[in-house]
Amino acid sequence: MITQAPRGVEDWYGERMHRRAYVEKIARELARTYHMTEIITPMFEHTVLFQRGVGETTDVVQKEMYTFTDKGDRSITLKPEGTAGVMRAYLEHNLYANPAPAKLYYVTQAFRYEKPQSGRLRQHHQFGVEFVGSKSPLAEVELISLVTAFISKLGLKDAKLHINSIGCPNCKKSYNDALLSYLKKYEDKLCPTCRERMQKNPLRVIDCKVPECREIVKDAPRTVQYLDEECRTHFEELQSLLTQMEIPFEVDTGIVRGLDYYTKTVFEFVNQDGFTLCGGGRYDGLIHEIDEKQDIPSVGFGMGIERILYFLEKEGVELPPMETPDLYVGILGAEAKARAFKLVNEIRSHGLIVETDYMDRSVKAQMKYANKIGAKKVVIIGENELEKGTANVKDMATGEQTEAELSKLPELF
RNA sequence: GUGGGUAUAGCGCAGUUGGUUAGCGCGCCAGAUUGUGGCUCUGGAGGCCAAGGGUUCGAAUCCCUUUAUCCACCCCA
Repeated sequence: MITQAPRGVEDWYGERMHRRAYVEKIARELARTYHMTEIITPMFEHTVLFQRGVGETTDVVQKEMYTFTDKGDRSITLKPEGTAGVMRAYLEHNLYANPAPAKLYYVTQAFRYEKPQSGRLRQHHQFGVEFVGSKSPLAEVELISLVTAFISKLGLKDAKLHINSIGCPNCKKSYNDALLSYLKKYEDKLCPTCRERMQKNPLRVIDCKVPECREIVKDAPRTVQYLDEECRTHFEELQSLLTQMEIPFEVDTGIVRGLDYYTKTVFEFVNQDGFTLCGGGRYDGLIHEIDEKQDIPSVGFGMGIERILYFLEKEGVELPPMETPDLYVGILGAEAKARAFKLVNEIRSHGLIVETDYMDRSVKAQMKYANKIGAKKVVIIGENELEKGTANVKDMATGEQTEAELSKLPELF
């Protein structure tokens, strides 16, 4: 039991760790060119932040949070997503006092108490961006183009952009009335959860997957039909910008998103299997929800790193392989140990990857080992080398050996 | 939270209607004369058969419980 990690969490090592680090590196490099800066917020926050920020009616808050009481009797929650904490930090440090907009990115773990399955864990990792302070659809365009660039830079093929607008609270009110009066006609045919949704959050009925519900929902009113002047213009402008920039997208009036804070634009990058690689949108009311003295618009997205890795693998995308040693220094005999190890460190100081023997193995075994770890070159240091002051450097790919002076060996690398 | 599958060596798998010391491939370690890898050959290490309980003369095999894991739904990344 103690050699087993808790359910739904995983260890990162070896090849997979290397691939994750690569994905994160690409994310950071890309964010840099968009003039975004990294923010790291704590792993846990006051529970109330997520209740207010993410929304009381959401599944995430209602049944998926890792919440506990600390020794100071505070209710603490491991962050289930990245946005709320960043917004809290933005307000706490008065980042709105800096020239707007604020463009922040994060790479973080997120914790949700869920039943694990493919593409779903209790601890997962997200790369996300919060773009705070702009109400222009250009902010959405910024995020969407970053994600598009990210996906193409990694070599993922099968990711499509879906966008929708769910309007502001103003539109939501009239829309909800229309939706409810439509749904009431079919209430007895809806699934139990949808009947419950009608009470709490009617919008969510729209993305129910139960066939009967889908049939009903097909002709239900859509949020886009009830947008007020401002929201409609915003959505049209966004589409026009994307079209002009030749970023392919599809308006999907069915996407709604599960977190309460969204207003106006919502978007997703999905693949054929219907997996969401990345979800985001606008949340103009979120900052006000966290601090009622403030009212600042923002947009953002979160992208699942595990899902990215999963689909990279599934699509057979090759990433740069792990690095192998530039040189293996073999050691033969007790007298050679210190001299050989000194050589190892000298060459390492030139920035090269150097490996050596710590197992007192035979020369043959050391050669085998050097071959297995993929060393590009091998040099053996033993009695003969110490005497003559020269050593043979063997190229493992060609098998060629070249003699060099021991003291000048570091300069060759 | 609901429903289904699986659990044998580091990894991938066999294991016949319950019957002696549980096998195979890969990997790992070592050797095939004296200080040089890849190929080949030989040998070796490594398993409380997920855990606990039961049935039986006898259980990896049958039953129960737990745990883990995978898949679908819900929801999400």
